[in-house]
Amino acid sequence: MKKDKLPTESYKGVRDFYPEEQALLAYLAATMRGVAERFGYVEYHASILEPSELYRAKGAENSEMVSDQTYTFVDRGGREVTLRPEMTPTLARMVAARRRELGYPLRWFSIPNLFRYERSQRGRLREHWQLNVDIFGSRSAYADAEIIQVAHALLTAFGAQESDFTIKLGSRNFLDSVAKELHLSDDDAKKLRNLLDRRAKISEDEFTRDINDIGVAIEMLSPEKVPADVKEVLGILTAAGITNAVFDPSIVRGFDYYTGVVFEIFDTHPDNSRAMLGGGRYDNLTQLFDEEPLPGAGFGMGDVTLKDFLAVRGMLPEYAPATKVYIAVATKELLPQASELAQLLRKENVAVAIDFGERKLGDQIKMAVKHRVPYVLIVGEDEIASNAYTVRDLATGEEQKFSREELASYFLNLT
RNA sequence: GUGCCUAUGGUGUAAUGGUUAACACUCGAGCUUGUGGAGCUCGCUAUCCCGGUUCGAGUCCGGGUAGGCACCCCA
Repeated sequence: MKKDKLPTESYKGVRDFYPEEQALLAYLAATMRGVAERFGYVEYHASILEPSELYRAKGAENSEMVSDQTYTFVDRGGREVTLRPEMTPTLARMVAARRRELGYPLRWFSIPNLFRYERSQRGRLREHWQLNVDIFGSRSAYADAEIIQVAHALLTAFGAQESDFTIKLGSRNFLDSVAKELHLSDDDAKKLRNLLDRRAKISEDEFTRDINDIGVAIEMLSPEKVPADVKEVLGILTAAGITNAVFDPSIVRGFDYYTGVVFEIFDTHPDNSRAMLGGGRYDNLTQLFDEEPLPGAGFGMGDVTLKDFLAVRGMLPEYAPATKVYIAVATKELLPQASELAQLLRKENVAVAIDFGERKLGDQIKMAVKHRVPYVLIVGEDEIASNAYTVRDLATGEEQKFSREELASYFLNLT
């Protein structure tokens, strides 16, 4: 890279989506949308810009997160603005704003891009896309279970088997009751959560020692003692035919707003043991905007971890452009006729690209191959004169002839 | 914020401190004036920056810069 040239790399920690990657992202989004809609969820959308106080207000300890780990700047009008680092506050804001007019249970989803300012590493970039699925206005355990069912159905829709992932459930409720029973300070309660969260990363000795320091007996957190709320949700999941869900006391989730059953889904592949998806119940998310708490539950799933999950299992689809036909012309002089033919096909909803005849026919076909367009339609003197156009299937090399009236239906009937 | 690793054509790699920095792919031209993936020929393009050691540095040292990974934190 020469120093005097403008570098072509993308900004640190963000990705360029070349057509292949964009097609993949579109596929992920389409599958997510399909599953969410099948469960009765409707899509919403919002700007990536939010006033910074939306994130500050969530709790004193998060103000550091806003200043250190978000893209925050002052706009020309002196307002402090943040590129959204997560969707939940935006969602809470939107729901709270129309709280009275919305019907419940409210089922919403969105696939936003989110930004965080921090050093990137494997699976964690500065911009990523994340499906958010949320249900508001119900305290039923069926709502908790439904959210998990959506997550389960999603992974299944991408081709995963139950043996590919494990759904681990925990309970904030249960943790809070332990803290209350032992009269733990808020600080210690938070420490306990943090410790549980890190349990898989530290040695058992270290865990035991630290948990004793806080004053919690390790037996209180046995996986055998399934809290009542978790048990109820597990029962519903089992009845729904989901067999890979278990209670795990170390599932706590990082954020303060969770209040009930929380869950994370883990890849069972030993090389990829990090959580790929998580969520849970939050019963007072809208309290910032409104006195009355509005119960809800939801989860988020990022595109990066999902891709890693699908990639190691060979479940990513092959790239195929939307373009179905590439029109090659024998000579430039035939462009008017070729162009007219392209228009005819487009009117019939066939995706057509046309070569402008600036190179040899062989090179035009090479270009179709390079762009992964499956069919070449050749326009030459003979074709026009006889109304029999050559269509070459680039996958098989076979050629067939069609009249201009037959072309559109031929392409449309291909699968 | 801390630590570790890396930096050579467009891409991926090679080069005991020693000639003109090599190879593959890509790209461009041609062999081939209406038929792709193969082959052959020719061509374009590189040692991140600044300094030091040395007769001599892509190679060793220092400092920058950039990137990756791990920790911290986790949305």
